[in-house]
Amino acid sequence: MQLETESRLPKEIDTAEVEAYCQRLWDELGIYLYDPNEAGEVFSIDTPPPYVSASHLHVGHAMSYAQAEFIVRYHRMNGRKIFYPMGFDDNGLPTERYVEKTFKINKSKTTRSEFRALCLQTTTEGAKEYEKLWRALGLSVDWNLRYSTIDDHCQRTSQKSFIELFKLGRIYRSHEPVLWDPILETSLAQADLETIERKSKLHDIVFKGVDGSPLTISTTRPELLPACVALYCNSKDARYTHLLGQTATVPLFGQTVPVLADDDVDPAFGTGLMMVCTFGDSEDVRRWKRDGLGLRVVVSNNGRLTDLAGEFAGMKTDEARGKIVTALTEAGALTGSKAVDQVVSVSDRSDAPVEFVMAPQWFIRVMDMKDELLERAKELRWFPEWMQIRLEDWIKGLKYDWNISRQRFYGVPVPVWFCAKCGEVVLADEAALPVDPVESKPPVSACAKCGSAEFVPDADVLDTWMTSSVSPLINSNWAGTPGRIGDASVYPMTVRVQAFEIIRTWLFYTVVKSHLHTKSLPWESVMISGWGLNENGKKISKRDLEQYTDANGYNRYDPYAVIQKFGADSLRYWASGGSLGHDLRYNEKDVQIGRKLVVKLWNAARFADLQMGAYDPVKDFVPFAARTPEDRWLLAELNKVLPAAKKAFEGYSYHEAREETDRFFWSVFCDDYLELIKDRFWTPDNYVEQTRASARTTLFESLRIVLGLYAPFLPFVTEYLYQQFYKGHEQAASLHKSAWPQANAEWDVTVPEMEVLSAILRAVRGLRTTAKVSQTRRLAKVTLDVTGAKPEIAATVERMQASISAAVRTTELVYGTAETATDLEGVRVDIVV
RNA sequence: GGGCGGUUAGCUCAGCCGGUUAGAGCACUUGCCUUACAAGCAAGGGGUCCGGGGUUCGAAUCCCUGACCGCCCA
Repeated sequence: MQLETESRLPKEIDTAEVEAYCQRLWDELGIYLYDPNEAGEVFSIDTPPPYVSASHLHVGHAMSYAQAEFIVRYHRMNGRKIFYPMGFDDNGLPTERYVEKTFKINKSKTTRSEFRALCLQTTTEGAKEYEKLWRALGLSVDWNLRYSTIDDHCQRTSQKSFIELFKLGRIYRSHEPVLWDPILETSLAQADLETIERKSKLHDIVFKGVDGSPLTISTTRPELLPACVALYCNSKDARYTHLLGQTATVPLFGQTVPVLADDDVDPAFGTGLMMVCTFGDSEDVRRWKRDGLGLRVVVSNNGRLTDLAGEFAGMKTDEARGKIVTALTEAGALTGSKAVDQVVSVSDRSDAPVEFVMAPQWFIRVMDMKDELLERAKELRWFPEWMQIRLEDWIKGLKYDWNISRQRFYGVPVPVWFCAKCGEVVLADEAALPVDPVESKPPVSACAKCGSAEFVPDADVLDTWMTSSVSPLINSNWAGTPGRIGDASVYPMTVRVQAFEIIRTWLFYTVVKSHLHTKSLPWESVMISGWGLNENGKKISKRDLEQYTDANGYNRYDPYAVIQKFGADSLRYWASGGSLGHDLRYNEKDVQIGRKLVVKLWNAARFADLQMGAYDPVKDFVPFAARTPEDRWLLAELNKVLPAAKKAFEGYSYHEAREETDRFFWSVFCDDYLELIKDRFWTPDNYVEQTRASARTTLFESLRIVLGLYAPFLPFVTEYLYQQFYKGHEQAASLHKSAWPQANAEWDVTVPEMEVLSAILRAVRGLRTTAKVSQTRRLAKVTLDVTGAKPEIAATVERMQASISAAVRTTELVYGTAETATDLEGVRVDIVV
């Protein structure tokens, strides 16, 4: 028997080289490409389209994309046909600003189609950066399935959705007070709002009754006095009921307004008397509509006051507020001001407090579908389950239909013209999509209603979510764009992966769209990830990314830099440490732990290789029943890990699967098993060849399974080792296309001998430590004392004598009197160094 | 004010549909250069499972209640 001294693996792993090797291999084999003709059930992933600029990506993004990808890899190994696209969001405001800045252009001097071309160009460049990063991270995306939310296919899908919903009567046009962003000068949907808390002042302002008596109201928005159209009190509030039917005069501005009753007015708030303006908040809108109040528009689209505000006209609302308070004080109409904590709705894009403005808009009617949508929310499988309630709460709290028009320049155009004479709507021809009505003519030459030949285009664009919400339809080519990969077989998609903060937007709107267009859910399941947090427990931000670059240009939050320093597998390993849906704190130290595992795996494989030599799994195979107790025990242990890992993955609990694998690999496989078999190779004269063959067979089998178990988490190092040691013996060209390791019924055994062996080994290891002797040094003598043990234990000890002797590494093993207790009752042990 | 999540070792986190003595990694202590790996191995110390009450033979786990942190919504 000749011992191998050279491994096929270098002594130290070079992760950069391993990664480059694997990338090359995966590209050559095309293993991540979707093949519609391949056998197997489709597994399709609807993953978030990031914005064009990759510079904002941090390790938190890497975390959530990696977590989703663990699941994808697991299913790929289970024979699922993976459809894994990556989209880019180059629609909407962030892109508009980014492109304006990048090209230093002014959108007023360009057309939408020219602007769009620039965006697509920018996206193509940005996509390269993303691709570089995501590939470096090992994401198994099929880059041929790329889409950009402003490309022709996506525009077509988005506009087709509009036309279809219009024809279904789901879309209507309405001229009503809408949520308005006075900085961006566009309307908003409810989902575009954030709420913030701020310090404000509640002012007591004196109106005059018909008899000249003072009527005091409380308001935080005195600048809306010129827009005041009524006063309200509670109909049961005896202080004011006598005023009902009378009028009051507004201070400074002088208009007279009616005094009305509404039981929703809280008599305990302020003075119990309140003013209604057009429009201060949604309650004002409600009363205005219900009671047919007058309209006094005082806040214009750009947030400045109109002429109705008299001397305050042209001022911004917050400036006017101060000036009007001063004027009220001078006029003696202000009787008090107190500080209050106020909750304000602001636009999530500009942080501007929202106003209500009268503007014609397109809406998708959703308020009548709440119950159906709640049913859909329940139908969907949520991982983790408790995230479902976030969607339910959002649906229950909906106040308005979905406003889908935006008064912005850039985006998907509304595919509509209006008759210049009668206002009749002319839809674009579906076959002609995508269209920009501003740059093209309507499909009819005369208005069907009035015969006029003059049309005006709708100059608005669609809400960016109008497009994002059809991502599953984009992927499944619902719009029938020729040449696109992906069809109805990938829809409904298997899983949507996303973070929790866009449940109310991306997730909600997508459910709405699929419910309306295909009368189904857009996906079977949804997997919601948490955030990556920085060392202080705050969400990792762009600022972290900018601030913490060291003198060498290294930034610990930059995923690409981290990958280069520690390896992609190491970063992925960190990402696998958080449980689904929960935030995970990032420490570079935790990435180093991943690195340790990668190195350990490499070394264990090297060791196995040294012992296996030219092992041939066919010729040198030893049947399970003929193997040593150590070997059978190892596989029996592995047989417990396999179903546990499978079950965990099926429930999207990648973290649990990884922990099971860690426990097995590190403490069972490395610390115990590899140590136990060394003696067979080190002192070959003490063993028959069969025991070494048994160990080789077991090593070969178990290491292969370990590679499979770790493959979703550590795709690079596992693939490399697979190629080195297993490729020659298996069909699969890549570990990642090989079958997920299955439990083996034959291995389902208990090995009582091993309980005895490990108890004695543990005790001897302890004695070595106490005696300050290395674990490998051969002891002169080990004494076993089984006088107090049960007969069957004593018999097992005797039967295992040779194994024990080898495991504890002693020259002589004798029975006698010993002092040190083991975990086995009545079995004692002592050593002589 | 409402909803959801969290609070477990010095740190980062598992465990939570009740059931051995509450776990892992890092950090710490002691020992060991050992023919895969010292980025390793062996042995060890460290816990009021946020507080209070309840259900139960039995609670980190279930129920009630309070505190604090985070996110979302009024």
